[in-house]
Amino acid sequence: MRLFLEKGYGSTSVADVLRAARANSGSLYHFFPAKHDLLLAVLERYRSEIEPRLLAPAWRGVADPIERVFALLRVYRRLLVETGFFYGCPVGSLALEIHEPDPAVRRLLAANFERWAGAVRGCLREAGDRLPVDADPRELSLFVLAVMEGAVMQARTHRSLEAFDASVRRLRDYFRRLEKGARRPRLRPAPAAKEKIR
Amino acid sequence: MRLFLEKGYGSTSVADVLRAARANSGSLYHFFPAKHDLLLAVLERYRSEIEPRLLAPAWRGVADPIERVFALLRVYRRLLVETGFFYGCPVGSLALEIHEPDPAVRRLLAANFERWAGAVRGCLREAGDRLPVDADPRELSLFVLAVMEGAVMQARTHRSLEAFDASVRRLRDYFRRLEKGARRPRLRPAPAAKEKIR
DNA sequence: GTCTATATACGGATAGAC
DNA sequence: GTCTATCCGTATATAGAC
Repeated sequence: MRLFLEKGYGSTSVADVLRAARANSGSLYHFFPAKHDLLLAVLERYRSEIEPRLLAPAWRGVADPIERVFALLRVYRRLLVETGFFYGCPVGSLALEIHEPDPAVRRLLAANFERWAGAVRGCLREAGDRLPVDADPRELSLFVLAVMEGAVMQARTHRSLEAFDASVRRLRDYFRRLEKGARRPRLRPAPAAKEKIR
Repeated sequence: MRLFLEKGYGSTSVADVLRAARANSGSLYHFFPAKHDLLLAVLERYRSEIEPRLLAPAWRGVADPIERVFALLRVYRRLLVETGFFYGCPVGSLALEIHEPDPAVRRLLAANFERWAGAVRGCLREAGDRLPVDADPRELSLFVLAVMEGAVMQARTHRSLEAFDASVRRLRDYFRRLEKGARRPRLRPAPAAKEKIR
């Protein structure tokens, strides 16, 4: 997982994996008949770790569903900073690296995106009528994912947070405007949304 | 260029290039001492072609500056459809494929993003006070680029336009809300923006 | 500048003893 | 299941005649 994240799939040789895992050729090939199977296993694990290793820590102490969306984005920001813009979104990188139309790989990449966007969608549904009815949660969740991937891509390329922060700020602005335009659940003007986190 | 777009940099062998160009090893290496230099040349050409081969055709017959932003996105949509989700944004793909910290390559990738976002920024500036003053054109342009790249990534992965169209629709919604919130430049309500294209 | 032939290393994958 | 040794193709790059 670490090697594919750091160097990508194609540039990681099986020899690299053997060295990093301190395993021998025969052992590795006993469990993974081809390098390809290694990729499938990695993508499966990414998917299964979205919940416990990404969402759970990101949302610890963040109750507000819309804040959770931005707490998730903050994880990627921190990852970029902490690794000197070396790590980004592992799934996104692999998605653009793999050009072969291998159906099994594509399915797993799609499943990763689906789970990520599905989690965001859950937040948006939970936000209920703080968002206008025409702001379809499914559409919005795919939009949030697009912004995250594009923001990470730019950050890694420029080795700078500017584009990332700018994108998140504009997304935040969009959500603010959506909330303002939503039908009011209260009789009195809503109190300013809590935004202390961060 | 075509090979890097179709197969990526790493998976394209020099032999592939030789075959496609109907050239011989000696000839190619006479002009490009290493494969690496081929990548640099391709990235330079992408940058120089953004204006004449991407923006100019995209904006033919589209005068409204904000419509131009969406006309640009439509080019990527059409590219995805026409190639069966094979081609996306060549720069974005290379940006995520290349993990080496090669400064020359990174600079050129960044320059490509910069020119693209710069063009969008020009549109937004031209839109003047149809957008609110707090909608910084620089921030907005980086946001638009992020949305495009993330939308293309999802489209290619799912081999479907759903996420792409959803993202563009949400971006459109954002711009509508921005325009609504801007201070009105005219005394009478502005006539509906031209949107005949497409 | 272009041609053919080739150097040299490394890629994924396998053989077969233990 | 794990070990060492190795097969064989393909990779980038070069040599040297023309």
